[in-house]
Amino acid sequence: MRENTHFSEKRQAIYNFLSESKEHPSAETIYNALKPRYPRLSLGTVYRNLMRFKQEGAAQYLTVVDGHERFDGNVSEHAHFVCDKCGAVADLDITLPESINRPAEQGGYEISFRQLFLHGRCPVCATKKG
Amino acid sequence: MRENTHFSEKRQAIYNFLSESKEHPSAETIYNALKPRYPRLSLGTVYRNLMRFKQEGAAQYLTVVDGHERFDGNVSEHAHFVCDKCGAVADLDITLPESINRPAEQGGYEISFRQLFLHGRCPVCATKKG
DNA sequence: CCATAAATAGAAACAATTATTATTTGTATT
DNA sequence: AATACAAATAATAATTGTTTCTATTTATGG
Repeated sequence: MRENTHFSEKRQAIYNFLSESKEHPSAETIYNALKPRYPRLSLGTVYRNLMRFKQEGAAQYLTVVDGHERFDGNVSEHAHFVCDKCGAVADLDITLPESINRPAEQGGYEISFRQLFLHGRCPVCATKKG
Repeated sequence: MRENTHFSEKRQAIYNFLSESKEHPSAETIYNALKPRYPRLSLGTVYRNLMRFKQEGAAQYLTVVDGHERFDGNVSEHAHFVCDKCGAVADLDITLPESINRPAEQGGYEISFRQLFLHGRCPVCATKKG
């Protein structure tokens, strides 16, 4: 829910879905989820608005996981678990210490944000064989 | 340099280039680099061999950075700096403590590998405006 | 040599994303 | 309410990175 810029109904719907979702949806996932309620929604609109949210920065950032971009409405720094079998992405409550920035900063790098990915099997896939 | 499986000349060249490169090249970068020496090299061959290296596991893993897959011949765990302006990827000598795995492991996740990305501006881009 | 298998080149197919264009919707002004 | 103008959208086409396919080439072993 925001006020400053004029949010069209669809833009608002995309924003809401992203904010409320915990599944780090791809553009297509969002599109499929909203299509029933907004039959005239187009995939291009979803992409356009996600890119806009991303550029507005404060809103959310993206991560490329399994070939598609996945979006995250949670702006605070947090780690992600990526299941390499089913592709699910889950939030993890891991806080990285500031100190890990040191080597990079001393090398002249300017750090804007950090991403930690743990890869492996999610609890569901861990029990299955293969 | 490996011996167990039969390495064709081109496969060996791709493997060598990847091992010796510090730039985390994409398939296309490798293709362009080797093309002069192997004029009949095809991009498909580069992709096929990179996938094979990846599946053989021990060889190397990949990271998706800016829409392309980037490959890394360094198998040991290390962090990456990604310049969001020029797309360069650099290795960082950061070691993550084992303890960060705890929350995920206790949640039933099986961790196979970890990736830490620091995003921002590389030393070259940091001095430029924009 | 010859037979068989593996690796490749080149082209076509594919999938995710981005760009384009015409149309629709919204807003402000009178 | 009618008009003009700007922003947002739908639908489609175009692009880009990657994968698949088939015929050809190269390697290997008898």
